Amino acid sequence: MNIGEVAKQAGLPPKTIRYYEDIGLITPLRDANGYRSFRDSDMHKLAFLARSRALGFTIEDCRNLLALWDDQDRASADVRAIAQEHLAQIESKIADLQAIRDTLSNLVHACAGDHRPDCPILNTLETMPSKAD
Amino acid sequence: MNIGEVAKQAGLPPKTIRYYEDIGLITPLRDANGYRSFRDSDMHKLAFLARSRALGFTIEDCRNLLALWDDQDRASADVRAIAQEHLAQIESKIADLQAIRDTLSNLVHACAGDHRPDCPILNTLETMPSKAD
DNA sequence: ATAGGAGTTCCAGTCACTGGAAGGTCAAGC
DNA sequence: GCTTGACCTTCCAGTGACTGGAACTCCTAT
Repeated sequence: MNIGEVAKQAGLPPKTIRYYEDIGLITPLRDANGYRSFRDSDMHKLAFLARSRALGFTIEDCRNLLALWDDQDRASADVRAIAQEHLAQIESKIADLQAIRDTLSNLVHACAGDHRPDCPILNTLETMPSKAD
Repeated sequence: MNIGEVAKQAGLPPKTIRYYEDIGLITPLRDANGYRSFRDSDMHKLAFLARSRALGFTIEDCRNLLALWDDQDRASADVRAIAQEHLAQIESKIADLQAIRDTLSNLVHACAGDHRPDCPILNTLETMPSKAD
């Protein structure tokens, strides 16, 4: 199967698939004309990668997850550790964003948003407490 | 004032301050020895930038906000529009992350996390529906 | 005089792609 | 047989917002 067809099936752009080969996540064969030739195992890996990336795992996480996936003797604890660490980071990022959202939402509601120059948003950016204070 | 002192007061690393000069957000004067010399106006801008960046505004947003801040005749609507657009993006990102968190949380709880190889996390990454399906 | 802690510039690297140029290959239609 | 157009190839550069490091100068204290 050529890269275009594989891309459709995996839901990844061809560029990304070439990139994944570059960094050693997959190693498709080559046809006589130099075209990449993807086996079922390559397809499976790409689908796995697409899903892992969609869940926000880093490429290095994906590399490790793929290795565990390949390893029939893995301990599920190793997989779980990666996922749990990632989950913790997601939760921390959500908390950060929620704090930002609350502040931002207050500011937007406090601002008249008309032709006049007076603006609580700018006033706040000018004076609000920050790390440095 | 030298860059180190300014960095402390603004809560930004010296490297970042130099970078902000590079991209034209500030233009401090120079002393005879070549050191940057920051005026009060530079300090205010840097504090403004630190706060805006902490709220997740992009550098280009910050550039626009700074320009509006400088403009006594601005319409608060222009400021509000930038903040509102940014707020919308934050909210969308929060929603994305919450969906990921929910999936991930389910997976982590479903996985025994022991020495056995059987792992619902890997099973799901192998087969869960994705964009491509 | 020297040691250290400032400051300076410039270049390279981060992460995970993405765009674009320049060129080779293949299948279909004339 | 030739062209057209869609596909494939490689390689290089750019993204955002810094950050690390090298190589250098400058200032202050001992």
